[in-house]
Amino acid sequence: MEEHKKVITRFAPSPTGLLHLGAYRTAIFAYLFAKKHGGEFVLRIEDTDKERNKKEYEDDILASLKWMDLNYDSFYRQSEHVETHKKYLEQMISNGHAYISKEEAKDGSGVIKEIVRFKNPNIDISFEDVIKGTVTMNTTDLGDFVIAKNMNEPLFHLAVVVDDFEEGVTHVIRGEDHVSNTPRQILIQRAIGANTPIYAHLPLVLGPDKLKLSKRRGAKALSEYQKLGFLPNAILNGVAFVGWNPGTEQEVFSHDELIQAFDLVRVQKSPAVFNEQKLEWFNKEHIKLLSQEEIESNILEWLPEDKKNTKLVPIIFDRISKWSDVRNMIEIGELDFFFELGEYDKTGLIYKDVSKDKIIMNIKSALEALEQISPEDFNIENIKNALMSIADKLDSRGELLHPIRYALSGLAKSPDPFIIASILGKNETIKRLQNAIV
RNA sequence: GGCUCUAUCGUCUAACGGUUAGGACACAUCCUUCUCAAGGAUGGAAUCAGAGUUCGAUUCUCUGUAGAGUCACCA
Repeated sequence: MEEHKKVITRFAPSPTGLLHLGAYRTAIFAYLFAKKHGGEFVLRIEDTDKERNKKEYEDDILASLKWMDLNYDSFYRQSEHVETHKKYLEQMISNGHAYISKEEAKDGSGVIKEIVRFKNPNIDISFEDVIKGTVTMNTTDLGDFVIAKNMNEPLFHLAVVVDDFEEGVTHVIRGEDHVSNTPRQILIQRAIGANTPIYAHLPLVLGPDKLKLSKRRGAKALSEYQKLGFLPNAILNGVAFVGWNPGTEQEVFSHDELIQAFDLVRVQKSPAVFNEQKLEWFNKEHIKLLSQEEIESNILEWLPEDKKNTKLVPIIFDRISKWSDVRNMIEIGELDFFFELGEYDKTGLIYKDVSKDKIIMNIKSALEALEQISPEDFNIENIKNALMSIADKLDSRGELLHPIRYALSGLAKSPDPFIIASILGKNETIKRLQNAIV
């Protein structure tokens, strides 16, 4: 019998700082829920606090949502609605739900101002929360709370209620830190004749200290993840999994799959500690979903001009979980030997307790075998065959493979000798091996 | 402190009142080509405590404990 209204959700951030993942998770859930039900997702910038608002923060929010491909169906700033807020304010004053109160300004300036207070009926308010169930609170403690600084400066509670009502918001999906605001807002709804939307208060996202995620305690702004070279789909996927799961064992989801699978009912009741390692895992999984061409072009893009070598891509791919790891590998010199091998400690050529003479002999036999391969056939396959046939005859493969790899890289830890040799090419490989035994 | 909420491996979580309490991340060990990485296999690791209801409780109820959120002329 229930009339099926079109679902309308909203994300209502205030542009007073860079938003972290906790805030964006709210946006993601509101977006997924709306899309899942073929509804609309509204972006409303809550900029009624003139003192703290900054345009740059609004720009950041817009850019981040765009980056994640969270498209909103409508957008506006709360400040553009003051006339509407004023209309309801006047209505509430005239019908006795609110009143103007002359009070000394709280800033200590001694100025007498005319603020608007809500006439609190001091009653119990209950509301049904999709996630938390029935929540009941008594509003007496709230007193006659302030709803506007003056007729032209509405405050949060009034503005939220009026705007949600005017936009026909059906589901208010927001952080749990708003539960205690809800009774106040329901009171205002009743006073202006608005119906109460369906509430879904999301459990908080916690930092490693198990406290509400905050920038002060090291939470990154979403734009930082973008700069670190995370994939937007991975962020979407990873963040959606904080406090929600599809009930199956599938964890890697595309944007559209997420919309299909999302359900407010499966949102967790308890807060969740955000795990950045898992986010990196999600990112790697999403990188694996990319085409070879995309992976290659991204890695190349993060490589400095003089080191853009396509042959390095497979080696790098295995060793990164986000694009900025490419830059890190370069910065710590992990790939330097592919371009130039300087002086290195030759005692490192020795494998376990094998004698130096034996090591030199092994390198020489490797040299002979590699000389047989023509430069154009100098690929991983052939190099491996040549080297392994020698190595297998030895007491242990390491006494050949280790010195070869070390002679090519100058490092105790590196990719295997076959791939290094194939990347270096025949000439350079022979050169380095000869250099190792002089 | 008042009010509100929450409680399963280290972390994220699954489990019609009946499961050897499952999975993922992380960790450890082994394998895969000497090392590293990637991949594969294996392993350790949890129902906050105490009552009650029930043939049977992670699941329902109560109490306790612990933790979180919130108490503005911010949002």
